[in-house]
Amino acid sequence: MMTRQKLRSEETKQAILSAAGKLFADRGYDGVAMREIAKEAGCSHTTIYIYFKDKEVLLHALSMPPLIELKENFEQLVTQSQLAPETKLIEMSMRFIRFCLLHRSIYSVVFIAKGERVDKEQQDLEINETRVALFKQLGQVLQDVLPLPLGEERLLQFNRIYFFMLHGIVSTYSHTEEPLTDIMDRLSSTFETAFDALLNGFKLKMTNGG
Amino acid sequence: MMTRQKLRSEETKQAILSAAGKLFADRGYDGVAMREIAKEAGCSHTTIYIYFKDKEVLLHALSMPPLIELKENFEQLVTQSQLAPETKLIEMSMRFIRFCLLHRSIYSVVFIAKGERVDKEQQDLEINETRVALFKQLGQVLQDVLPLPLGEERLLQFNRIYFFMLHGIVSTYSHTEEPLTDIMDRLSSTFETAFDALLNGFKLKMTNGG
Amino acid sequence: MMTRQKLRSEETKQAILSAAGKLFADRGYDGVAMREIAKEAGCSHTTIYIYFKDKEVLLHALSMPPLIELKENFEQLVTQSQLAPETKLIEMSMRFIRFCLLHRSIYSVVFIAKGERVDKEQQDLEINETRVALFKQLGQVLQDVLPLPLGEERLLQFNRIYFFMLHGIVSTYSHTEEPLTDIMDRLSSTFETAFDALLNGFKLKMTNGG
Amino acid sequence: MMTRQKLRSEETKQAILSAAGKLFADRGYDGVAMREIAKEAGCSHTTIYIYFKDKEVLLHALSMPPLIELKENFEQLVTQSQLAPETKLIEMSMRFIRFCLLHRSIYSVVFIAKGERVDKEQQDLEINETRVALFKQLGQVLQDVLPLPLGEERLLQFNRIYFFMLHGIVSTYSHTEEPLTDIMDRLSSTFETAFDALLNGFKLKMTNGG
DNA sequence: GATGAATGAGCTTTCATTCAT
DNA sequence: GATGAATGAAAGCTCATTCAT
Repeated sequence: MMTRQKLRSEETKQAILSAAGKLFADRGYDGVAMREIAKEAGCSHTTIYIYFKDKEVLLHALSMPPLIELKENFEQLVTQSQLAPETKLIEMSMRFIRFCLLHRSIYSVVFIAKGERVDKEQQDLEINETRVALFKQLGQVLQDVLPLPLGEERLLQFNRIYFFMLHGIVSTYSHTEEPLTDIMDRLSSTFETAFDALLNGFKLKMTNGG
Repeated sequence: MMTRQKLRSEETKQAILSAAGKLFADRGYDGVAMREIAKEAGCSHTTIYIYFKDKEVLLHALSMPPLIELKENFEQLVTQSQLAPETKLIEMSMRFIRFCLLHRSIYSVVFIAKGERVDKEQQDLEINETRVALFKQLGQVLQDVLPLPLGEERLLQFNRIYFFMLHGIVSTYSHTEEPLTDIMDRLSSTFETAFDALLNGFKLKMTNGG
Repeated sequence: MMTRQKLRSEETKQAILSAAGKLFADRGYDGVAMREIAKEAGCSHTTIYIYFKDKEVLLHALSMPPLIELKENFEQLVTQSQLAPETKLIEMSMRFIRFCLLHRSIYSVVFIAKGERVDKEQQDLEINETRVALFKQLGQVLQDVLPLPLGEERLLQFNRIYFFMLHGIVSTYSHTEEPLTDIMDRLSSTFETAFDALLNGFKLKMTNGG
Repeated sequence: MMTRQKLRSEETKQAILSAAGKLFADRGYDGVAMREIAKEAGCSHTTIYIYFKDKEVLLHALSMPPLIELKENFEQLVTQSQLAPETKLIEMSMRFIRFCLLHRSIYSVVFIAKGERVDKEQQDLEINETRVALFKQLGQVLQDVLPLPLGEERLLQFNRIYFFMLHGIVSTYSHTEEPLTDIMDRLSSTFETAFDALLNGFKLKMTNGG
């Protein structure tokens, strides 16, 4: 049973997370002050420190759950063997895009300003592991689409290029005010075309080159 | 005729621009203090305010010349009719990448800018014009590569996708500490492969779809 | 008769006092947060405020019992007529030192206090009375050692000087991390030598001067 | 020639040093906020950071000059061979006391809260060196008074005890509001008596023990 | 009696910017 | 034109304390 206190506490915590998510997404991690988050969340800035040890922990708490969800989401898709690899890959790509645009603050911090500090190990480790896992999942399916031996130079190259496309799409729209649904409505077919064209280009190279 | 004073003054201004360019590129716009710029430029930090109204104006002043240079660079290339359009396009793309990674602070401001402020109109206008011109030049050459009627839906799509790739590459490496030359040595062939694969993918779609 | 509630309540209070005593001794009054005391005491930090109006009152409550104990300890010693006065005095001095180093936070507040606040009268009065009593006891035994008429100028001087030595010893070691027992093992003979030399010096002066 | 600007700057710096000295002495290093120092000095708290990198550097700047002066003062005295060692020692002790009571903030920080941090090497090294030098000078003269072989256990003990007395006197009066001159007028003869009695006590022990 | 939630005041420090010379 | 002096605003964070349950 949830006491009324616990409930209120949880509400505050969620309010903080929600406020931080919104503000980080809009103006970036460094561009947002704790006091602003507090104001947006409707509490004092000291209250934030009750729930999160410091600003970085707040970001971490904000990032982990969606990241894990995405990872599990990916896993589910990967193991669905009745789908064609290409269909899987594009579906995963679309979900990745949707995720990054939905959680813009996470995107900028987790996928862009990656791995610098060595100190905050425990935390960054957790995040980093998840990020690596995500990319590995994508890479694996890409390999299914392009039948090249693992470790082959060209596979690595195609992998990189594929991620350029992903990053390019996300970074192009991660600063827009336009709501996610509008973007997806307008552009999801463009995104699919992008991946499709790219994969066809890869295949052509494999045919010619092999 | 330049008086000696004016000359010396111009020198100071250039020293400031040069210092700011170097520091912004290394540590980002927000990561550099005016005092540091001044020290690197060999003048007092108050002197900067004689030449530039504030920090943002300094950044914009810093951005214009390279942008214009790139534009002229592009123009030169475009008008060289003896080159195959595809060669032109890829060369322009590589120069664009090199430019963005060389002037990382400019990149983030010029190509990522959310375009909100209403006050700084005059400046942003100038920059914006140049940016639009650059993209137009790229788009034009893309059209030469892909013979589709202007305004055709697929052309617009391919254009967008091509820019995704450009942004993806640049944004992937714009936060690295690795020097530009190292990046280019390691990856320029990957970048070329990316553009080539993409263009081939486009062409395939045109053949199949038409 | 104590109800069970009162008993439990008293336990909590003692836990707080014990925790505070330990922490204050280790890291000083200002170096310890109320939350830490609470954690060490196994209760909520708000609970502390039920028993003690504020942090300062806690410190004072912490100080009284040991002070009174020391006073009674002194009384016991003073009335043991079979001991030589000099033996008594040195024994009392050693106990005083041991006390101050054991209760370092008390020492700094009780014996170093500037005596300014007017509000906290009631409390400081209590403490002050005890402190005065302690010094009086020491002074009395010193007088037994040095047979000088009460109120004699030299007696007052010797008294002061003797306290300088006491303070000097305590203040030298009151900021060390070294455990009390180690200090006493290493240095108690030095402390005794100090008092002995000083008393002999006093006696010499009395002989020469009288 | 001093420009008016430089003069004004020096005034501000001195005002800050003076304010910090006063406040540190009254309420201790940790008990004083930068804003308070600024207010006392009649400037903004940010101005302090122009002259002193941080709070600790301010303390350092505050401490070094008087410490060095005292050291030189001691050196002068030590090399005056026409004075009896005992006279020298007592004179040095009196100067040490006067110094500590004049610069109470220095006393509490330099002679009490000694050597913990290992990081701020450069600075603390300088201070520490001077402190050690001071104590060495005092110890040397004490050895001249008490002809014992260097390294002899009793010499070390006497040395320690002598410093207890010094610390005791200083710490007893370092928290008083009473002006230095009043203290010295009232008590300098008591202080001299203290040292004299102690030295006689030492000599007595040497005679008896040897 | 006891507690979790919450807060305001305050800390050191940094920075872009202005003022007087 | 150029500079050193100086500042207000703001940052992340801690703490003793109060309120509602």
